[in-house]
Amino acid sequence: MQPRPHATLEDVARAAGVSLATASRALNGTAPVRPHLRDRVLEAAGQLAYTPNAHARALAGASHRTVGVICHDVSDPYFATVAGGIMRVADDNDLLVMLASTFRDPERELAYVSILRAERAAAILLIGSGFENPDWERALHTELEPYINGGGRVAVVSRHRSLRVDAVLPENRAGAAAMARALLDLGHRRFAVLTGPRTLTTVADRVAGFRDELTRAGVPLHTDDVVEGAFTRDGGYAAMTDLLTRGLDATCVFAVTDVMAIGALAALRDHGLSVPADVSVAGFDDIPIVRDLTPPLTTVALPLQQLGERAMQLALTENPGRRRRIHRMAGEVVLRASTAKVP
Amino acid sequence: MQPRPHATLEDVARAAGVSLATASRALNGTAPVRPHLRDRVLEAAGQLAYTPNAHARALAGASHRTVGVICHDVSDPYFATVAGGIMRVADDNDLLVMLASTFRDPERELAYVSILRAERAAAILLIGSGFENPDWERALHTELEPYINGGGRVAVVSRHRSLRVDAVLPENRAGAAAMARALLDLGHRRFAVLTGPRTLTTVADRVAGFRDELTRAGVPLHTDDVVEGAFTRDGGYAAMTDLLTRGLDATCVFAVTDVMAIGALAALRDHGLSVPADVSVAGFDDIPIVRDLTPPLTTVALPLQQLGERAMQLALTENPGRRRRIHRMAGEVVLRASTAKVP
DNA sequence: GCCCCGCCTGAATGCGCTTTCAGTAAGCGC
DNA sequence: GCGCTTACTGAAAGCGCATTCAGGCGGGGC
Repeated sequence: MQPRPHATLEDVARAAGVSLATASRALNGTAPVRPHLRDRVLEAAGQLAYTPNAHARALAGASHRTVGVICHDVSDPYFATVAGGIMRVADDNDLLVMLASTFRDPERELAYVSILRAERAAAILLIGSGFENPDWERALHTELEPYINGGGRVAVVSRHRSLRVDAVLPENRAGAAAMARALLDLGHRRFAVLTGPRTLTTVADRVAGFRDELTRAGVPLHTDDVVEGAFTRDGGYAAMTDLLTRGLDATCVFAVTDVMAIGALAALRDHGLSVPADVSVAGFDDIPIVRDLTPPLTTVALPLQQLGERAMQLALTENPGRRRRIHRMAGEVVLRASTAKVP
Repeated sequence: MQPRPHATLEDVARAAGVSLATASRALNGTAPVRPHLRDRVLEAAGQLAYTPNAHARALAGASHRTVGVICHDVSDPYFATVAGGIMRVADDNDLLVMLASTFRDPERELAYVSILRAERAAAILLIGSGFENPDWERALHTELEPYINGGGRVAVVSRHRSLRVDAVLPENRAGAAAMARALLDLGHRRFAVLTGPRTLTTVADRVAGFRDELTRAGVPLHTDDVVEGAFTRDGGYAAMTDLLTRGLDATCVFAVTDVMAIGALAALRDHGLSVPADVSVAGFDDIPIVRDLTPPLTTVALPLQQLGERAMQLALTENPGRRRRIHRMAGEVVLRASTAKVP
């Protein structure tokens, strides 16, 4: 058999001996078609393995059942879990979800938004902090604006600055403050903080919340005690190692992210320190895996799944006035075995 | 400002005072355009926040720079890591990657393939075992066939039965056998196996490889010692718990997947058993996190990233004869602290 | 000075589909 | 039996873009 390209609606119509219009209607059920004709069309379509060309269809006005989710890195459990929530709701609404990773490259983010927009996806969801550079955010905005005006839905999760769209925001600042309080209550007075890139608003908020609470308690946090690393397990490992080689004098390490905390735990173990006997470690997010670590990680539990669900719901809900709807979600400190009282 | 739909090429052309054709050429650089005209077009495009309509463009013949990756669950580190490899190579080739999770639902898989096909994606990659039901596989095949004939590229990772497309296959059987040998060498003679759904070829192969090697060594593996659970952390936890409540008499537990092994580790801990002092535990895949567990997990290390890279390369490489190209990749036993010698 | 050639530009065509719009045949009331 | 409604069906018009085909214009060769 000759390799032949996709069958078109015209092929189907011809095979069934009807017009294009009738074939289209029979296939989509958009208008009544006499049964025997409809059967012939369906039969022919099956025979030819016909799949409508989504491009032609979209071009002709039909709307898409696809929503695009753009995040920094799908393999990061934080994003994966949020995405899970999105998918749950999307599924209930008979929507298909496609994920993309930007690896924190603004250009790539723009590229994905652009193709999603070009494909006229039903909705575009952005997860994760935006970029410091106002130019990028502006570019993103101009990309999104016509999309929204054209009927596209947009929502973001934990990204606030500059984008005027519906948002679900975890209360990073309050969560970090609560964690600080909990750690103070355990008797800790000397802290170290492992952060990701400061340019990410999420990071900035968490550090600020943590620092503010310490300040309020009269406990200092020197700049030397705040180490920046990549927003990954290895970043946490490197930052912790850095701290250790410089001589760690803290009794407690707060990582702004569970993923980084995992790296920190590994670094401490490799240095022969035991947690929490020698040092306490706390994280943020409560990604699923941290319960299975030894010791299980103390962290600020964010309802990650719900973050995604809410965002999807927001995007799906009609918003006639186009007012910006913001949904804040609190985190909760969960004390586990990685932190202990200071004797 | 009136909410107005997307600007079209015609709008740009009019604003720039040139013809459609010229605007198109200026924007795409497909043909020389006099500098001052080109500048006017670019200027107008910027002004109007013009984004070409991907559908119209694709319909008019331009090919897409998108590849679709379909797997069981993106939040599973196995798939996430393979996907990472795919993205690396895709990026080198200036391709954008979109991920989708089927959650092991054949219908959903079909739906994703269908929209990817409809969107005329440059390539479709399937990661993970297929389904037992030959009807589904056949349906998938009829969906894929015209796509391939129409110039689409398809490759699969660790999925072999029935799909006649390029494939990258980890040597599950040999890997499991090697693991059995290693565990036998440690002196173990009584084993338990935690498996996922047997209908998945990956699972079947790993169990078979493990069993064969034991048989060869004259060590029995009773059906009672093989417990099936969901292919997740919780599935591993449940299966292990089941085993424990029934009275575990094995000295070593082999989980067909690291993810399940993590669950098993948790169940053992919750039962007050210590690893490897009381029981040894081994997994399969070597997903990144297992190095950070306590104890670090003994496992069969698969080059997960490379699995993805190879698949993407395969899909990208011309294949004039349309012969099925199969690339097998071996795993390697990595002994870590979760397994110990039997005294 | 004329012709030919090359370089750009614009008009027009078609990609595959949905959707009017107009038309035909059947069905109904009288 | 005629006119009118009802119920489908088919022809045709785009959707937004890339691209082919014909020019138009200027420059170089003779």
